[in-house]
Amino acid sequence: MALTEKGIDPRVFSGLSDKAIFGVVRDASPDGISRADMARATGFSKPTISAVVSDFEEAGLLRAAEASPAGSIGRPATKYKIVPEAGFVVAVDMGATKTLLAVADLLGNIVREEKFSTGGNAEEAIDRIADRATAMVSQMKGQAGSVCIGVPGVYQSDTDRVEQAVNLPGFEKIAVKARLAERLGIDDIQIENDVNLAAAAESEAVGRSDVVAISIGTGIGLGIVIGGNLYRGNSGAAGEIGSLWLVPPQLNGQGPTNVEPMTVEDVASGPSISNLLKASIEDGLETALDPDAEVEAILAASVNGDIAARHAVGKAADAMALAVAHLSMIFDPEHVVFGGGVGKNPIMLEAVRERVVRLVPYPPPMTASVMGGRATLLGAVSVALSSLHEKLITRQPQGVAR
Amino acid sequence: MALTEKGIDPRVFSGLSDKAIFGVVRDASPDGISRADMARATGFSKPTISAVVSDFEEAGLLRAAEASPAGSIGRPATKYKIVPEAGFVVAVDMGATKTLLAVADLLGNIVREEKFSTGGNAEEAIDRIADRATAMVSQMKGQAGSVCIGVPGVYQSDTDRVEQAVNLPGFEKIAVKARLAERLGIDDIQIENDVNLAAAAESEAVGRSDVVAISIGTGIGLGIVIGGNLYRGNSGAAGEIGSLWLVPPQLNGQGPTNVEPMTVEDVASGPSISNLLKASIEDGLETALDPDAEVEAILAASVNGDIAARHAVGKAADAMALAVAHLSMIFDPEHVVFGGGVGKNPIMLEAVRERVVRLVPYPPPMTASVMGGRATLLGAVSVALSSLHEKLITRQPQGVAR
DNA sequence: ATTAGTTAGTTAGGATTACTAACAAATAGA
DNA sequence: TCTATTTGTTAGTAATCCTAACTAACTAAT
Repeated sequence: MALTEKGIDPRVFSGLSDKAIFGVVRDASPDGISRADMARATGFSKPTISAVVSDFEEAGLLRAAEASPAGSIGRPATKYKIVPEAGFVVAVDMGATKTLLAVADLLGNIVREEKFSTGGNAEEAIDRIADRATAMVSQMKGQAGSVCIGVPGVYQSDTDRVEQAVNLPGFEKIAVKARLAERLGIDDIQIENDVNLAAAAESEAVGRSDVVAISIGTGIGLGIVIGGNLYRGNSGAAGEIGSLWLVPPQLNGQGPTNVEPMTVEDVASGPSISNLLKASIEDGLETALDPDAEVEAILAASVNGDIAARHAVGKAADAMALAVAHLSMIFDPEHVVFGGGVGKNPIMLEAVRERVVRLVPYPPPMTASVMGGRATLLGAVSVALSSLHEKLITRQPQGVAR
Repeated sequence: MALTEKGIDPRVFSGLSDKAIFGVVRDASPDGISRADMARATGFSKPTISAVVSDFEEAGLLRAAEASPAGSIGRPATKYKIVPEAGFVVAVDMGATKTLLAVADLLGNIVREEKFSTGGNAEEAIDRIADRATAMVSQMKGQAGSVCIGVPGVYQSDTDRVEQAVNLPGFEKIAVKARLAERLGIDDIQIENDVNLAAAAESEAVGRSDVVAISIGTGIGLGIVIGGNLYRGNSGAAGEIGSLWLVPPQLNGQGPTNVEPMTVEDVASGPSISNLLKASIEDGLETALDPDAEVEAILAASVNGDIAARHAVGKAADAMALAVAHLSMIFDPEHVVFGGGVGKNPIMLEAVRERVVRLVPYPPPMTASVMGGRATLLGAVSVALSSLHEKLITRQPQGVAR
C-alpha cells in the first residue's frame, strides 16, 4: 500500500487538477473552451482554473483563441485551445509486409506519414523504422516526443523482446525498446501488439469502454479493451482467439479417431478461405472461380450463387461465429469490431453476424472497422499521445534541489 | 470529465490519506502496527499519521494495543489495531436449496452464522432472510451496517431485479434491494451473483488479481476478477461458460444433421454426469455402480477402473477442459479456481487439468477451492466489508450546514 | 551508573492547493 | 444610458500535509 517511494512527496493529488483541466480542453470543441466552462465541467473554482490555465499558457501548451463574435449576452469569453505544435508523437504500424509510420501533433492530427516495405528480418525492419523516424523527428520542433509501435507479436517488457512474431524472423533476439531508444534519443517508447492498438482505436471510435476488436487477415487476432484500458492478460497472451479449438485433439481415446484437430485460424483466416475453396473445387463443387482466386473475389462470389465459394465462406463464417459466440458468453462485450482485410469485408461480417445471433441469446453489436486498415496506426497515435500529454502536464518539482 | 456534482468541494484528495492509512492498519498483522510503520508503509509523514490515527481513535475505529515487551532497541512503539466491534456486516449466500447467513465484525471475523432452507419461492426466501438478519442486526451495536447477498442469478441494478435465477421462481418479480432495505432499515445493500462473490473470495485467498473461479455443481458458473475487481460484462452476463457450445447447432445445413446441439453444461454439470453414467450403462458399459449413484461415487469409481464411470467422467472432463482452454486463450488468467460440489473434487480437477495442458500452450495454474462451500459467503463478507470500511472512513463534511 | 545510539512520536512553522466572497470587466438588450 | 448577465480577477482563508527540530523511551556498551 506504499503510496510513494521513500522521500518523495506523497501528495497524490498534486497535478490532479492539471490533468482534469487539460482533459476538458482536450475533449472540448476545436473552437476552444472558456475558463468559465472549464470550471463548470471540472467543478474547480474559477480562480483555480485561471491559475492553471495561465501556467499552461506560459508553458506553451495552451493558447487563447482569437476573439470570436460574441453573439450571446454577458461578457464574451476568452476561449483556450491546445497548441498543436507544442509536442508530437511518432506512431508506427509494423506489419508483416509493410510498415506505416506517422508523426502526429498534440491534437492527434497526423502531420506526416510514410509507408515502406517492412523488410526481410526484424533487425533490418527496426533499424529502418529508427532511420525514418529520426529523419522526421529532426524536422519537428516540439517540446517532447513519445513513440508507440504496433508489432505483429507479443511484447514482453521484462525481457524487452517481441515474441511470437512469426512473420518477422529474428524479432525475439532484439532488445527492441533499447535499440530504438538509443537511435531515436527518446526514452518514452511503447511497444504493443498491433491488434491491441487497433482495439484501442476502435474503442475510442465507437465511444465504448468494453470493446473487442477482431482482426481477420493473414492470421486472426483479438484485442480486448476493458473499462477503457487495454487488457493484455497475465502473460500478455490474452486474445488468442485464432487458437480456439473447433475440433479439439482427442483427449481420451474415445470417439472417432480419424478427425484432424482444427482451430479457428485453420478455417477462418484469409489463406484458410483460399484453401477451403481449393478443397471444395477438388471435391467437385461447382464454381466460376479460379482455384487461386483472391479472398475478396471468393467472398463476392459466395453471395452470387457460386457453390464452392459459398461452401468455403460458410465454413469460415461458422468458425468465426462460434469464436465470437464463445467470446460473448465469456466476456459479454459492449461491442465487437471486425477489422483486417477479411474481417472488415461486409460479406464476411454479415455471414458471421447472421450465425452469431443463432448461437448467443444476447448477441453484441457487431460492426466493421471504419478505419480502413489504419486502426493500428491510429491506436498507436492515441497511446503515444496519452503518454505525451501526461508528460507535458506533469510539473517538475521546482525549487529545492534534491 | 465532471469531477463533482455542482457545488460539492472537488477536492478529490480529501480522505485519501485516511483511506491509505486505514488500509495499512487493516492489512497489518493482528498485533497491530505502529504509527512509525504506517508512515513508512504509506509514505505520509509522521505528524500526518499521528493526526489521522488520533481522529480514528476518537471515532472508535482504532485502539492502541496493550504495550508489548519491547525486545528491540529504541523507544517501544504503540501499536494500533482496528476495533472489531466498531461495525459489522451481514453476508448472505442464497442457494437454490439452502441459505447461509453470517454476521461479521470490522475485521471480517464471522461472529454469528445461520443456515436455513431457502424456501419455495423467491419472495418467501427474501422475507426469511430479512427476518433472520433483522434479528441478528438488532443484537449488534456497531456503528453502521452493510449487507451483501449472493444470489443464483444476475442482478440488474437499474430494475432492481434478479434475472435468470431458474431455481428460485418469482425472483424476477421482486424489487429485491428495495424490499430488503425497507425491512432491514439499512440502505447499503449489495446484490451480486453467487459465483462472482466466490471469485472475489478466491482471488483474495490466492492473492492474485486476475482470477477466474469456475463453479461446477447443479449448474456451471464462472466468476471473473480482473485487476482485483469483479468483471460483470456489459449486461452483467459475463461468464456464461456453461453455455459454450461443444456441438453447435447446424448453421448452414452442411455436415451431418443428426447430431444434437450440446453445451458444456449439458455434459459437465453434476446432473449431467449422472445422466452420462446412466447412458453408459444403457449402452452396455461395465460398471459396479447403481445407475442412480451420487456424483461423488461416480468420480471415485472412475479412478478405480469402473468403465462406465470412467466414460462418463471422461466426457465431462473433456467438456470442462475445452471450456477452460477457451477461457485461457481468450482471457489468459493468472489462476483458475474450481469450486462447487463437483468442481472442487480432486478427481474432477485432476481429470480436467490433465486435459487442459494438452489443449493450451501455457495453461494457467488450476487449483481447487479451499473454502469448502463457503466461498460465496466469504466473498459476500469481503464485499460488504469494503463498503463498510469506506463508509466508516469517510468524514462527514463538518461545520457549515448545507 | 553513565553515556551513546536508536527508534517512536510531538511540536512548530511553512508550503501548496484550492476554496469563497466580493468585485471589475465586457457585452446584449431595454 | 441603465440593467441583467456572464466572464474573469483579487483578497483572504481553510485544509492538507510537509520538514526540521525536538522530546521520549528504550538497549547496549563502557
